[in-house]
Amino acid sequence: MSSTRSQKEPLDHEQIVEAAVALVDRDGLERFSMRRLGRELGVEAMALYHYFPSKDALVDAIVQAVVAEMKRPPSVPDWQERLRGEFRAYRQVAHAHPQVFPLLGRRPVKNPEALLPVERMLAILRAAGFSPKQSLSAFRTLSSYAFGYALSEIRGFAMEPARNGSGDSFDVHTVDPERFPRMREVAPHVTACDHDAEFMSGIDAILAGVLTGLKPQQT
Amino acid sequence: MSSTRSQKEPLDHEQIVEAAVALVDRDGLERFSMRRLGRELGVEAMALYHYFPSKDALVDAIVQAVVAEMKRPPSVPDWQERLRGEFRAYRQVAHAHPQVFPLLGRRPVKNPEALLPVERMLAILRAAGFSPKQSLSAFRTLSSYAFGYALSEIRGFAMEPARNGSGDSFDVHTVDPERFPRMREVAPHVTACDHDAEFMSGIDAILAGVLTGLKPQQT
DNA sequence: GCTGTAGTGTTACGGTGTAAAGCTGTGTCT
DNA sequence: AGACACAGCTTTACACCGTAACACTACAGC
Repeated sequence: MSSTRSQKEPLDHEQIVEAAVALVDRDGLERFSMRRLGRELGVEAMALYHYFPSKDALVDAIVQAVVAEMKRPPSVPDWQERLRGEFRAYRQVAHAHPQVFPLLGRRPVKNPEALLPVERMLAILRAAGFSPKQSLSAFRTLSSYAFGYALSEIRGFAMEPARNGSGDSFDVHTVDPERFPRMREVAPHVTACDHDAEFMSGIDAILAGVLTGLKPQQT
Repeated sequence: MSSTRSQKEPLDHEQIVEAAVALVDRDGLERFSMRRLGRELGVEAMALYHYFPSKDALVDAIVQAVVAEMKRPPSVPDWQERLRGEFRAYRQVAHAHPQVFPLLGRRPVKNPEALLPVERMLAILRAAGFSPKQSLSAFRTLSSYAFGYALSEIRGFAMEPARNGSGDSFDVHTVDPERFPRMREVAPHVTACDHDAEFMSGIDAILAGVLTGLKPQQT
């Protein structure tokens, strides 16, 4: 676990970020602190300030590292399938690092490297016949959805039972049927839900909707 | 500002939460602490523990209060317009309390009151002819989008200039056009964007897409 | 009067980020 | 060889944090 670092080998940025990601993945963001990370690396907290000017900068680096993990999906001929691949990869990042992913909602991405997937998605949409303006709009709609869906999975969707076993929590199955008849009605489908499939058909639906909203277009 | 509370009138939950929301709205969640909230109320931090068992509970109450602010939109005849109204109201919450809203991504909603909008949306979809399962799926798709869009607005969309004037930030207009040709192409549309309109047409597109994915249906 | 309790204050503990300064070894320059 | 610089890390210190434990005050009901 907490490795007292082998003597005399100095740290470096990559090593620190790697350990930081692992620590956040393991213990959560709330428990992440400079002193704990230092302990993990066999070093005092202040040593880290030799490599990062502040905790904030280090957290930014964590986010960058996780975003950079997003795989480049294989380049299949069908553009819609290529787009699906991008969003599949995006959602996989959320699953790989559920403790880090919500930070994307608070840290604007400043590293151009992290925007390569954006460039790819725009290119796919442009090649499919969308205008620049339409591409941007479609991209924002799709990525808002993907971001929101992935976050909701991590936190738990509305009406889903809390994953941490806290007893005081809400349960669709026991809610007052007089006041919430529709929620009771959908309750069985809440728990039995294939999120993989639902996510992708959401992408498909949005794509279909965006396409019908356009001037007639060759696809 | 920081009112030394008029003597002898005890606090109560509502008063504390109100001040807490105001404080977070003003200074941000990071700067929110029990001691600061106490100061704001003319009281020592520990006094607050008479009303809330922990800071966590208080933050939960903040979230509940903000969610409860979501207005019930007017009940127009057209169901699609009614649904639009709900999501308009949802997004307005994000704009009213941008510092609180991101917490929705971390705190599962446990209060049934806060799920009234969910019940309403499900009812609208059911009345429009969706099956329970379809309603749930459509609801999740739409609300993931709305959540993600609102969050992205708060944080700043990809490629948008950072709102805090930090100089080290990324700018689409100066990015390498060799590596990011598509981003350069859409750059003018990034800054000139009516988010109100884009958000609503996203809702419309998703709704259209969801409808085409269904069996032929009377609407 | 006495007692209890609701509301608040005080003190204290272990944690946090980080500024400032000190130490220690490995160079490089003269 | 000696002087110096600097990288890498530790030590110390400060102000702040959440909150447990306890002390106080004022009013309620008897």
